[in-house]
Amino acid sequence: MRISDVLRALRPEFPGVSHSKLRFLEEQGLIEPVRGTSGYRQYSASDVERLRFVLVEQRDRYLPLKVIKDRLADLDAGTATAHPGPRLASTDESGEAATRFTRDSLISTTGASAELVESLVAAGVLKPSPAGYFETWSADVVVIAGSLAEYGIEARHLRSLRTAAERHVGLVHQVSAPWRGQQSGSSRAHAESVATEVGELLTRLHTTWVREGVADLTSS
Amino acid sequence: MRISDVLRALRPEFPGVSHSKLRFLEEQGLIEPVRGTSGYRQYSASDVERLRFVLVEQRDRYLPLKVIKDRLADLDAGTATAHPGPRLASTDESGEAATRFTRDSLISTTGASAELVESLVAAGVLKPSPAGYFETWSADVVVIAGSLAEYGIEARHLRSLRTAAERHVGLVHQVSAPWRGQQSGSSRAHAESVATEVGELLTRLHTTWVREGVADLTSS
DNA sequence: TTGCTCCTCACGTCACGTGAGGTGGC
DNA sequence: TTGCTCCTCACGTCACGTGAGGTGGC
Repeated sequence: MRISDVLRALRPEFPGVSHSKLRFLEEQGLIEPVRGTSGYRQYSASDVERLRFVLVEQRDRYLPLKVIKDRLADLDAGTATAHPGPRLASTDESGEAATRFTRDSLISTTGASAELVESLVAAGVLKPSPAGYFETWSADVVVIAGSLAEYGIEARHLRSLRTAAERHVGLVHQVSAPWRGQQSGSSRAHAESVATEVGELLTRLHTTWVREGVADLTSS
Repeated sequence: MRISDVLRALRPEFPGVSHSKLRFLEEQGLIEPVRGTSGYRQYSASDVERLRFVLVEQRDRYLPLKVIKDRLADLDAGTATAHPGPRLASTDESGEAATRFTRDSLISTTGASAELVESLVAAGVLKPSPAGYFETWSADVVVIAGSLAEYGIEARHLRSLRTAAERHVGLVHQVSAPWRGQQSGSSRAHAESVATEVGELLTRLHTTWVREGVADLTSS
């Protein structure tokens, strides 16, 4: 394939790709298409797969190119390791293990009111672990819920949103199940990447539909 | 408030803010905090509100700073105009009116199979207008659904996702209703920005929960 | 021969990050 | 007096975009 064919193939899924972007990724050592006698780049099917991988990591996980390059090198070396989850706001600076919160630390770091947190827990929207700790994500949930509260959306309204999200995770579970049971490390790693990818696709679909609906609301 | 107070206040909602970012936004003319006798920046409550606006536009709508600056100037001038919807992959280059697709143009631009499109329509997941046209968003939906199909997720599975999204739009409708009925132009503009903001908050909450669930899936 | 695609430099740009070196505040 | 916060340049960086000027392919 020549460069324009590659662009045509990737555009629907990645509208951001451009000639200069492909050239830049090559300059940075992320792909190495063969050159024909004319000097034209010749992309193989595996080059395109590689590009797809790079673009997904960029778009869905916000990884810088250097990190993606390292992950590619690992894949090439066959030492594919379970990769860390999507980077989130609340992972601490060191990038170490995820933080957990107590009820009080959750309140102090988010600046939310105790009542808000209580109501979220009461509505089953925020769930502490049996030991009473809140996971990393809880901070994001509390902050967003706080903003929604300013518009009059209360915890009980969020219950159905939570239920919907849980059903979507169930779908992800079904899809990745075949690999999950496996003993082999590579299969388990694959189950993980499938689950992450499918999860991201579902959230993007949901986001697209909500935006569509909101736009319809405001245009009529 | 001094600069560190501002950072503390914004961090939970916008973990990306930094001292240098605030300085940069000032240099670009997006904010103008007053200076104390010591030369220290003094941020007022309205400065912080302004910052929040900038950060939301950046994060949720991917607008470049220049455009945000223009929108701020409009707001300052009180000539707040109905702003265009979130920029999406499928808006055409000129940024003009949204494109519509026929069944065939939808298939050709997305590179999807006719069967996929048919099945999405049959499942009620993709809805053509009475006249038979597909809206801009349809292209995104088809591409994402195509990727999901590779993992064995079919149109009928997506039905519940669509229903959930519709319910969430309903919530947005409720919240923004009080302003919507108004005759006044400024009230209608306000209804629109409320609807957009609440919609984005809901999708972020959904995304957070799905990621949480997927991470739990793969960590156990 | 004529478009059309592709090529390589060089330079520009957008949104910041990173020190160096210095001053105000309690 | 001593940390601590804040200040201003100057320069670096990451991920590309944008021509200029030139060559290959059907």
